[in-house]
Amino acid sequence: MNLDIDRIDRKILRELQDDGRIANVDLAKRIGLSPTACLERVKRLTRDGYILGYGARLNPEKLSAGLLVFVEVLLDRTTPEVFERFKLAVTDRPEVQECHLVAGGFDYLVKARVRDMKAYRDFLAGTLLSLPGVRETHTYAVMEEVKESGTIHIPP
Amino acid sequence: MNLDIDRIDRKILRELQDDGRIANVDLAKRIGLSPTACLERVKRLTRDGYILGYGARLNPEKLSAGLLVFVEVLLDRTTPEVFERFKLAVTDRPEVQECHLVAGGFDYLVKARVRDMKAYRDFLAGTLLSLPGVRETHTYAVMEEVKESGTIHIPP
DNA sequence: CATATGGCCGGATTTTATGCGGATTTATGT
DNA sequence: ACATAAATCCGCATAAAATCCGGCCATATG
Repeated sequence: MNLDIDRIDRKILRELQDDGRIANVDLAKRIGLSPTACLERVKRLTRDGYILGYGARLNPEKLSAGLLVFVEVLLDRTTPEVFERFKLAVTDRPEVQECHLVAGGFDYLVKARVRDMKAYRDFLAGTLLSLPGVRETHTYAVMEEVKESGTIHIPP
Repeated sequence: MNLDIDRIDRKILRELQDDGRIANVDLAKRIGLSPTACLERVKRLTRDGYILGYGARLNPEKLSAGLLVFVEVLLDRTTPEVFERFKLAVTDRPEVQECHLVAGGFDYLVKARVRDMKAYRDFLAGTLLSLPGVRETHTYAVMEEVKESGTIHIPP
């Protein structure tokens, strides 16, 4: 499956996932290659879709997004339009970080970051509950973020 | 609250969150500042803890992590050691991307990426269920990732 | 009013990215 | 096995970017 990339490629991906702004010279030094060869590999990994992009990791606490909540949403299984409508609404709400269609007891699992409980109430009432077809929601406020790596494990 | 950063700082943060590898020269051009002044601000934002780091966004599908699952975990409320043990175990399992202590019907919400259902069964039985004090788990496999931005909204 | 402070700019210097040619290895087909 | 093609590597040269430094201007401060 992913055997078109070798041990060196995986090392590059691990390094870049950990520090996306590392200079190519330093990256090359770490993995034991010349800068040219290293850059060549990074370009190939990008072209082949292994690397999707780069981003800064920001501090939610300092940016008025200190409250993390998960919301389970159950829809009325009436029309596909209800699902479509929900997806669209959730997509352009900036406080929604993730939204997944899941198999199991409910339909959608939403992960959102808001300023505080008041902001969450506004989000719940103003966005989620005002959508047509939303039958039921369960909210889980996060008390402690035990782990938030977001990294994908790359076997050696 | 966060009014020690101005409109320009927020613009910088937005840009860097979207493209963490943008050259400082280009970033400066976008926000309408000289490269020197721009770099100064980025350094300050980093020093003051707004920017925590940088990372490459990798493609899970191509890296043997195509199955995303959420697991609700309910613990026996016996000892703090049980909680501590659970946190430690979850922290060093590489397939676990996130783990949150939540308020509500269960204790921990775990987000993990694994190769496939077989890998998930191994993870569930070999890691989660073999921990002491785990009373109950509910698994939700993700069928469709509607949104996975991971970005924090920064108001203008 | 004089001075200090902070933020910005432009130019000089160091560091990095990138393009190119050639050598070596690996894969492929006969 | 052999020849050819493709991939990968390196070192060097050049273009581009990061970083340092001095000076300018605005705002605050005594």
